[in-house]
Amino acid sequence: MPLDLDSLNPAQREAAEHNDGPLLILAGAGSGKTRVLVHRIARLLEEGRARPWEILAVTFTNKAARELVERCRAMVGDTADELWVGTFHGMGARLLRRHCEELGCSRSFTIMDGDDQLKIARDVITDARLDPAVLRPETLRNFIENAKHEARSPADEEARGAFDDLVPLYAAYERRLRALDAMDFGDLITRVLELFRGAPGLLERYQQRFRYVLVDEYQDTNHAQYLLVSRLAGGHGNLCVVGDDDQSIYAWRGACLRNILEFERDFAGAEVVRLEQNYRSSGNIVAAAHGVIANNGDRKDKQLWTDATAGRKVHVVTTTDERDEARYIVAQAAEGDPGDVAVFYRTNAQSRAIEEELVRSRIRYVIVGGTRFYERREIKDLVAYLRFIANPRDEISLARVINVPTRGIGRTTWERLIVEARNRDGTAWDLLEGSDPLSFVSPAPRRRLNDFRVLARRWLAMNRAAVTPLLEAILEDTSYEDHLHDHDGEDADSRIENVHELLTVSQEFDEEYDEREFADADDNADDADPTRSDPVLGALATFLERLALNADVDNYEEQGGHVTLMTLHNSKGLEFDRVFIAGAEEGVFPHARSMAEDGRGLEEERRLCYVGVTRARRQLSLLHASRRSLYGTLQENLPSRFLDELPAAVVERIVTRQSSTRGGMSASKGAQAYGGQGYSGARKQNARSDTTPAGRSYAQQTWAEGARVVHPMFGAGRVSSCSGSGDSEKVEVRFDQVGLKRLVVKFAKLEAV
DNA sequence: AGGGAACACCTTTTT
DNA sequence: GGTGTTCCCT
Repeated sequence: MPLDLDSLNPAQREAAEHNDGPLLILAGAGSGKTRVLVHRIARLLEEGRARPWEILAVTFTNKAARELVERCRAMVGDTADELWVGTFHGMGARLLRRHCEELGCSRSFTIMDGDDQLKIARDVITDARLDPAVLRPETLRNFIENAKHEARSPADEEARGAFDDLVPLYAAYERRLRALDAMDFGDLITRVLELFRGAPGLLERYQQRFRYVLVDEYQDTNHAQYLLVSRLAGGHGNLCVVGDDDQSIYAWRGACLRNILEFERDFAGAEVVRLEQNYRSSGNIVAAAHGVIANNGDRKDKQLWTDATAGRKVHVVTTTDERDEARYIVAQAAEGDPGDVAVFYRTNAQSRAIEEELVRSRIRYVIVGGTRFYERREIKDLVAYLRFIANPRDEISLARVINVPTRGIGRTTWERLIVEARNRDGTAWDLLEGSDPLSFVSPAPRRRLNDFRVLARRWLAMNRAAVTPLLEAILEDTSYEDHLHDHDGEDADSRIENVHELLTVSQEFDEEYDEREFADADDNADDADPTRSDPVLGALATFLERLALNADVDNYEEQGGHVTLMTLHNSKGLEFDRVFIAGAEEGVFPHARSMAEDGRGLEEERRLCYVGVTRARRQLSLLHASRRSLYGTLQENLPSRFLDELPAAVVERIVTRQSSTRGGMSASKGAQAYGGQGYSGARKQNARSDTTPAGRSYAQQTWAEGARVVHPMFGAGRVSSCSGSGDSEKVEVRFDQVGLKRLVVKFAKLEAV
């Protein structure tokens, strides 16, 4: 697509033609803000106002960054690769690695995730001889995170005089991070601020270099990020921020709505452009979105509108329970192209019922977020090995792997090692790396520590130019797959599969990294400017950084034929032809925890609803169930108040009807049957084979060899053998997708086909 | 030192 | 309902 300002509407064009000075673009959902950003960047380049590396664009996700670069490339060609585009955290990490010597950390510092932070918080609490049951690690972590969102150091907190008991622990936590050569997420911003504070000359050079600064999703920036942007754009004031206060959904992560509401005050002479025309959704959907968000008080004055025709009405669907809800959604999804469909929910736990129904109906799906690949135990183990090798002072990772697989280094040995290390003012590896005789433990554990030391040295000496060989060495030296096999019985297969998946990821990375190094070589060679050249980071450190800063949405690509499932939070920035929002019930959405004292939590839930609604292009359904079992208890929830806020004129109400005698289902509107079949026979048998009050079953065998069955997770299969009866009845089923599984009938929700 | 069972806890959203 | 933690037994 060529640069063509005539293709923009007047407001879009005004924003794209803005040159110097602060600019606030209030961009409603679906109003073409990315188009505007891309046009503006392309124009600045084509008119020679900036060279690509003089433009800094900060996005909310890596995926958004990639898309921005892609679309710029379509207009200006490969020079787009020289733009600085990334997330706040990615930019922070890049700057910190560049200037680590000023900060007293190493270039290969570790990035700690939320879990790691919690472990460190816990250590700090116990080191202070406090009881983690009384002062919960979460409390300390949240305190520290909040402080960092606000860019407050322990000294600042002390000066404020708040939380006297937590401040020294915050200080101890900071010391600990330094000792481990580690940064947490907050540090990736606050330590850049620190860097600039300590080196005004350096800040000045970056101000000169980044002649134009752009920030997307500005409504979701926190105070520290605001400070960073203010510093960077401080000289020239060429700061363009894009945002929508109605889509601010991350207050709990420190996002500060104030940043966007007060932009004009913060940056004098700011021009403000409102993009209010929606190009995404049908008229009824836009009207629904407006009906909801108009109930919020604290917002900039603007109204989304559209030229589009009204389209279908917005469906509000009442179902009996969450399974009924799932059945309705899946039946609807199956009617068209499932690839056009997205299902959103408030909490990850809600995905389960929908997934089960999708599996049963053999509709493929992708799930964004939830229990992520990198949170699986086996993956965390292997990544911990890699992290330890990249930074042997990362004691959190060392603690995780030193006895996995079991190699006789138990709690006692580890604790002695730590005590001794602290006595000598170092970390565990500081003690192990030399030739210390380890006389603080008895001969047997000493030998085991020595064995580990030898193993670790071998890995540390390996070339870090590629990740895969390293991973393979670890797997081999530790017999890790055998360990999974012995230790995880039933789950071993899927865990081993995940290990192989990690190897695939590392292989892909290695190939790409190789090419990139090659491409970068001449770019950096002729440039002595420290604001331009990145230090060469080994493949390993780059790989780990990418894992740490990678969000699940970053990997999400539309897959033909697959229904997409995700939380409402993850849906921001995406769009789909047909959207289903499940669980529109008081207590679920809005979530019970958001409805505390002030109305601010509720207003954020409403914005979340607005985000979800505005993702839909053609069709939108909101569902609520009369009863729902959640967290193991049965709840009866009222329909969400947000449903009442939808303008009646755009809504069509649908109530599913469940025949109590046959278990067959239909919807009251137009008698659409949606999959009641296949749901009676087997299930009733199971119901009848219920246990007596004494807990003993009196049923005969439920299944016969050769029966075709469907399992909620494994899909379809055929019973190959049966044994036992009643509670202990077991079957072997050969599933079409996942092969042979042994199942206890009582627990495996098998159904006849 | 290691494994398993009982226990408690907690259930929002995630860079 | 699940997970993580602790404690107790071997």
